[in-house]
Amino acid sequence: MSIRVRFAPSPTGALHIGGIRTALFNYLLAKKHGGTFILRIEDTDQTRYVEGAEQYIIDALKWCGIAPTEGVGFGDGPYTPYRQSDRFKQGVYQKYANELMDKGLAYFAFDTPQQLEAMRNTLQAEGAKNQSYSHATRMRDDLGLQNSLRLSAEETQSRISAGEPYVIRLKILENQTVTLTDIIRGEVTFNTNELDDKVLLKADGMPTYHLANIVDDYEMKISHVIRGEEWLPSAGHHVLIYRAFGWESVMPQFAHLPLILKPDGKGKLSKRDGAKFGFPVFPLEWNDADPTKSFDGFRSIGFDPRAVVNFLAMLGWNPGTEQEIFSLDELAALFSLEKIHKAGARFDYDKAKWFNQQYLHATSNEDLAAQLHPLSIERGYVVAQEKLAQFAGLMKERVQFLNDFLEKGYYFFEDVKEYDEVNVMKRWIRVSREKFNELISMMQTLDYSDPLSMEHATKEWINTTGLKMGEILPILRIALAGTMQGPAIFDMAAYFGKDETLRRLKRAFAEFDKWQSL
RNA sequence: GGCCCGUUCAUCUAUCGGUUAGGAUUCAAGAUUUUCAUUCUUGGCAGACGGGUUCGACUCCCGUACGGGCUACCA
Repeated sequence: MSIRVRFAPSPTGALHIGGIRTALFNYLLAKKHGGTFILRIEDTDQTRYVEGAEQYIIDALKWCGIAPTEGVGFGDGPYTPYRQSDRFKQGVYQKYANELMDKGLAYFAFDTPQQLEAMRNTLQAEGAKNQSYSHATRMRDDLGLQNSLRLSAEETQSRISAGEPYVIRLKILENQTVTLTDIIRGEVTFNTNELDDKVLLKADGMPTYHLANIVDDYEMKISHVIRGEEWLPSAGHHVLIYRAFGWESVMPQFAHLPLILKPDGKGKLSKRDGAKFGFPVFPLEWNDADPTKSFDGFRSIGFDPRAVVNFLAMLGWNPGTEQEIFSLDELAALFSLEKIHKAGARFDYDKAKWFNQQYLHATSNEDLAAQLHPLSIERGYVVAQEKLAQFAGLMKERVQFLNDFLEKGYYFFEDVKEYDEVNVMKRWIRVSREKFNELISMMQTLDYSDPLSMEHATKEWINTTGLKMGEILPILRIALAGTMQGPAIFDMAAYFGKDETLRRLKRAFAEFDKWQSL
């Protein structure tokens, strides 16, 4: 059997990383077996549609390197179209809803939202275990539900002819056991008495998730439904719908993924948590017309997409070895649904940062330079690619994200903006200005192509002058970089070369003189 | 409330009845770096609880507790 999976998000806003992980696991299964991975857009709720969300989903999958083999934004396949609003226009869902009506497995319901509300209130007052539209309530005369099961055929027909809005509900049979085998959780059982008569077709004619999802999975010959655990409670309904259509023998296998939880342990990760916890929960940045609704993503923070994918893959899954760093290809080769965890996994930003660092360190200076190039242009720096690579080599162990390089290492490309006054003055007043002049003279004689020899020569000079290392070296560092932190002094000096190094020393020393005279 | 799912260090996890319960992140200490970071070494930290089954349970079963999800004409 060929593996055919799909990722089926709703374009209701930016897709958060939980969605990315679901897409990733789908991608991995398809890739492992040479199967097909489809992106299907489930846009049947017009009220929640968000402009740009669909493009965001497409861009996010591309950035993560987990592009579907076909689907919206990724090319046609044999079962196009892949957007449910387009399929709706072809009459797909109406056709199947009618089929269920003809079989007597679904019915019309005219109840208004107010009537449904009244029903729930009545049921609650009765102390009923649940307040749903179900086999237990749909026929009760005292509840007065307006459905075609209670109404006469003539009345039903005349209401429809009169244009009264209606929905189509699934007619669930009483007291049956529905069992499904979930690849991750094993057997999950429901009693139909607990299941409500789900709306299949809404008053606006659009299908709900329950109908559209199943019809499309069937038509697209999906072999595995890999989705979040939030769908497990309605999986019983889904089996019943497959059964109603007579498709149970070709029903896909289910795998309900554990949820990604908030870092503080209260519920599943939600879209608002990024702002709340101060780290991204989205793959990409989102630029809203309303700036207060805009936010950063892993990409804009400067994460390597490979690190994001690696991190996400380890949330709820692992191959059973102690290896932690995996390429996408390795992940696909090792992946199996059976090894996915049952329990939810807490989002751990520290671990995400650690993954990023691992990838950063493993990236060559040349590749980093290429990634840094556009950022350097943004800042107005004119730097040769090889200098950028040299810079990347000096900075990459001192930085967490791509964006940190030019932020923390700005002084490589422009003058120092601020010198660490406290650390300078502690030493500056202890050493005479003549010595610093001698230092400059001495440094004119150094070989700037060889940091090691510069270091030896400078230390030797310090020894012969009777000064302490701690009186000179920090001054040198701050003169070049402005701060106590940063790469080795003579690596920086070698990067700058003789002229620039001496220029910086003179500029800094002049500044330090001014402080002393104050 | 009802239904469904779950429960190994603070966090991500290994263990598929017999282990000194392993690794990683975080944290702490030390070494290196006369900065910072990296790296390395060391340390601390776990089987929710109560019953069974068994020669033997983290592992299987039941119960309790706790956590999570769902309970819309949203997905």
